Amino acid sequence: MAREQFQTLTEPMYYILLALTRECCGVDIMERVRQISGGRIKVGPGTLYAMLSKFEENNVIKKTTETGRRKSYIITETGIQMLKDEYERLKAMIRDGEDNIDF
Amino acid sequence: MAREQFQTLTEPMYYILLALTRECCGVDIMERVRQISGGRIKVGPGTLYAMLSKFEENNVIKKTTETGRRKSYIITETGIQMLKDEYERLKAMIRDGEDNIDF
DNA sequence: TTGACAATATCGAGTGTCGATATTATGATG
DNA sequence: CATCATAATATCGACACTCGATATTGTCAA
Repeated sequence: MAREQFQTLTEPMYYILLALTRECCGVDIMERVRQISGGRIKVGPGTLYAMLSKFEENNVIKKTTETGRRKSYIITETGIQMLKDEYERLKAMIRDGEDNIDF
Repeated sequence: MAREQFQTLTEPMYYILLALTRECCGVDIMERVRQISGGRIKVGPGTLYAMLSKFEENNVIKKTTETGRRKSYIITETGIQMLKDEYERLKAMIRDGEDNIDF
């Protein structure tokens, strides 16, 4: 399991996982997503915390430390594989686009 | 209007629009999406017809002919612009990925 | 004129998104 | 130590998309 769900990542999911290639807590992730995307993407708390739960359940990320209320996470091997798959999917979409329209 | 919605296209939306760079009716679109994606993507009728309505409402596509029950559509300039925007978004996601992980 | 088929349309359940708001733990201050 | 501001996480309801199963409807052949 864990790979049945999330066959295709949404944009917020993709950036959350990208942020978690370094250990981060929730608010750090929001900040890092903004940085990584050059300000293009902003993930709201509703999306973020819902996804953190779901990702942890599915071993896509794992909790590292929990000091007080602050919980930090990092991506797992499974999560990295998901990012790679997503990267390939994006490439495929671009290729299929280029084959059918002049961009 | 018409450009407030659909800032980011989903994978099915993207392929439906790509298919409609040629005049097509609904079932033709399903077939063409399969071809264009090399068999990777299959859009179901629920998704397809819901989207055709929404796209037509928003002038992203327009009806060309209606012979009997069969309705054909083609993408509009607005739709082409949306595809271009989506193409840029995909490129940005790929770039942001490459900057943060070794694919 | 009826029946098979082709094409479109609808439905309900599931999932993700979002901002607004609520909750809770911590540390500083008096 | 009490309490209060703040930081961080959690929850909520409304909305949008996806999907397959099923229903509807128009056309043509016999």
